[in-house]
Amino acid sequence: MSHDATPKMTDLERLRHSAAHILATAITKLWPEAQLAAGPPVENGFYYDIDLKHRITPDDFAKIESEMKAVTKANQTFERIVVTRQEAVKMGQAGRLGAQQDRPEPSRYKLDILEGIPDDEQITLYKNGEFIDLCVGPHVMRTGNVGAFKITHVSSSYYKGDEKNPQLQRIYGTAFKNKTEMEAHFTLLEEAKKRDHRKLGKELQLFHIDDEVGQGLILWTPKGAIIRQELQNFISEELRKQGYSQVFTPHIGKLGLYRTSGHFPYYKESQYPPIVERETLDLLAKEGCTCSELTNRLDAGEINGYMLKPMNCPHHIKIFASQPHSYRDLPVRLAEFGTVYRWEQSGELGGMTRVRGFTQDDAHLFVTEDQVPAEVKGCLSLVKLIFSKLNMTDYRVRVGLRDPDSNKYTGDPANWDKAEQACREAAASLGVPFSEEAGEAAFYGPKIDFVVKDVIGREWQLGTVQVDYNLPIRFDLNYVGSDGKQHRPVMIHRAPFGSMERFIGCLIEHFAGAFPTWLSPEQVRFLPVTEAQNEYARKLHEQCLAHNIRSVLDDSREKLGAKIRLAQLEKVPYMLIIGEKELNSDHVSVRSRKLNDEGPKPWAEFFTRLQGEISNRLA
RNA sequence: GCCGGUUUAGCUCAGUGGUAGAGCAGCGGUUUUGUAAACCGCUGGUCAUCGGUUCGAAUCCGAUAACCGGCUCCA
Repeated sequence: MSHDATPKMTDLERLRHSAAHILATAITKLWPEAQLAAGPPVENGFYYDIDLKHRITPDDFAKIESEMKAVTKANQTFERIVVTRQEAVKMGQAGRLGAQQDRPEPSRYKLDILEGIPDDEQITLYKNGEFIDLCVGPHVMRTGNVGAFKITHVSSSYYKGDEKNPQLQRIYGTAFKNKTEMEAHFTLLEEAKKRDHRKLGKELQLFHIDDEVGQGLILWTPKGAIIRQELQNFISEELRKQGYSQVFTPHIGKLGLYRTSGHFPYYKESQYPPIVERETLDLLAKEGCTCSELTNRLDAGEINGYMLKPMNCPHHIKIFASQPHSYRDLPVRLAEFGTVYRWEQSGELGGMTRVRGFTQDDAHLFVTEDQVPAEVKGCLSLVKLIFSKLNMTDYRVRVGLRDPDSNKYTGDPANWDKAEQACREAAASLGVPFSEEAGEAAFYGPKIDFVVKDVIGREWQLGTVQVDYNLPIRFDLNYVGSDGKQHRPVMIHRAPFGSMERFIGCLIEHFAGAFPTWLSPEQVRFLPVTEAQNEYARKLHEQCLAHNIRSVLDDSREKLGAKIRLAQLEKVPYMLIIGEKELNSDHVSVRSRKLNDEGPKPWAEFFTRLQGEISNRLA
C-alpha cells in the first residue's frame, strides 16, 4: 500500500519551495554537472544545497537570478509525476534527478534521499521545463506564480547536517508573491538591523570586545555595567523574597571536581584546558615530556590542574555537602551570579549572545523527591515574572526531553520519566503555549527553556530550569528523612536570565537600546537654555544625584536643539529643559523620549513621578 | 573548527598600480542660543598584521588574526 506524503505548507512556503526549484533549474542550466541535495523553504525564504566544484560567490548572483527570471517568464507548469521506486532509481543512476537531462554521473544525493523514503510511501517527481527533481511537493501551479525573488547569500552546509558528510554549498534566497511584498520585507530587515545589539552596544557604549583581551570575552563599560547591576539588584530582591541564599564561589576548581561531576572528560572539548601548577610542569619537563605528550596527557586528564569553571553546580554542591541536612532544611536554594568559561568554536562566537566567558544568574535547589513539582513551578513563575516585568512577551517555552535513540544520558530511566512528567506539568501550569522537544534535554535531566529570537531571527535560549537526578548521585548527596534514614535529594538548576551577557544582548534588541528608566544608564538630563540657567539646573541635578537618580547636566555651549538631538540619540528617557520661565517658576519643561514635548511641570511633581517610575521599575 | 565575504581616522564611509580623503566626534576660538545639528580653524592614519609581485601597492598575490553570514556544536 502506498500513501501520499505531501507535507502541509502555507501558501508562502509553497511559493518559496517552488522558488527553490526555480533556483535549481537555473543552477543546472549554468552548471549541468551540479549535484543537488535538498531545497526546502525556511523562515524568511528558501535555500538549495548543491555540490559543485565552482565556488558560488555573490558575483554569480546576478547571473543566477537572470537565469531564474527566464524560468519564471517562461511560466512553466510544475508537473507532478508519480513513479515506482525502480523507475526513480533508474533515473537517479542516469543522473536525471535534479537535472535537465541524463548525465554521466548518477544523482548521488537524490539516490541517497530515495533510500530514506519508507517503502509504503509514494515516490513523486516534479518537472518544470526539462528540469526534473525528486520531491514530495507541494508546488505552485506555474513558475510565473513566483512574482519576486532574490538570491540573498551563500554559505556552506554538511549533507544531512553531519560534519562527516561532504560539504555542500547552500544558496539562500527569498521569494514573494510580488515585488511590493519583497521590498517591504527588505525594509523590515533594514529596520531590524538598526536594533542589532552589536551595533547599539557600540553606539551607546554598553560593552566592548577587544582583540587583545580575547574573542568572546565581554568588557562591560560603565553604561552597560549599570544595566547589568540594576538587573542583578532586581533579581536579588526577588530571590530574597523567595527564600534563596546568596553564595560566592571562585572562578576555578580542581580538575578532579569535574571528574566527579562527569563534565570531564565528557565536555572537555568545550572547556579551556587546565591551569597546571609550575611544579607539575617542572616535574614533567624533568621526565622529558614532549609538547605533544603533554597535550595528550592533558586531554586524557592525566595531569591535574585547575579548570576555569564551565558551570557553577559542583561548587554549589560542595557548599550543600559541607554540612549534614535534615529534610526539615529542604529545599536549600543556593544562588550566585557565577561566571563560567566555555571554549566555544571560534565561528560560533558573536556579540553578547554567544561568548566564551559569561555570568549566569544561577541557583541550585536541593529538594526532596516530593518537592520537585512545586519547586520547578516556583522557578518557572520566577522566570515568567522577570520576563513580564521587562515586557518580554515574545518568547516560546520549550520542554527538552531525552532523545529515545541516544545513550548520552545518565541516570535511571524511571527517574527520567518522573522528571519529564514534572517538567511537562510545570510547563502546562504556566498558562503559555509550550512545545515538547525530544533530544533537547541536558545529559543529566530534562529542562524547560525560555527561547527568544534576535533581530535576524536566530533563536537563543535564555531562562532555563533543569531537573537533575544525576549529580546528587555522583556527589553522593544525602539528607536525613523523617524516618531517620539517609535519602538522596534531587537538584534543580535554574537561571531566569540564562546569562547576563546573552540576556542583555537580547534585551538591547528588545528595547532597541531605549531602556526603561529604571534600567537606563542615564535617567535624566538637564538642558539649560542659556548659561544663565546653569546654576539652577545644577541644583536640581545634584538633588537627583543625592536621591540615587542617574542624572547628567549638559552645560555645554550648544544651542538647545543640538542638546536635544544628542540626548535623543543617546536615548535618555527624560530631558529637562530649563530656561528663563522655568527658573522663575520652579518648573522644568519635560521632554520625554517617548512622548517628546510634554510641556512645563512643577519640579516637585516631576521629581515624585520620576522616583515612582524608577522604584516601581515601570517598563 | 568548516565554507564564503569583510577589515582605510574614535564612528560612518569614499578612494581599482603613481604623494591617504570626506562627514561626524575631539581640540581651540567666535556665537548666549526655547524642543533632533550655529560658524571658523586645527588635530588625528605603519590603509588589520606579516610576507611576496612591481621602478612604484590601500589597490595585485599568499599567510595570519579579528569581524559578518551560514554549517556543525551548545552543560
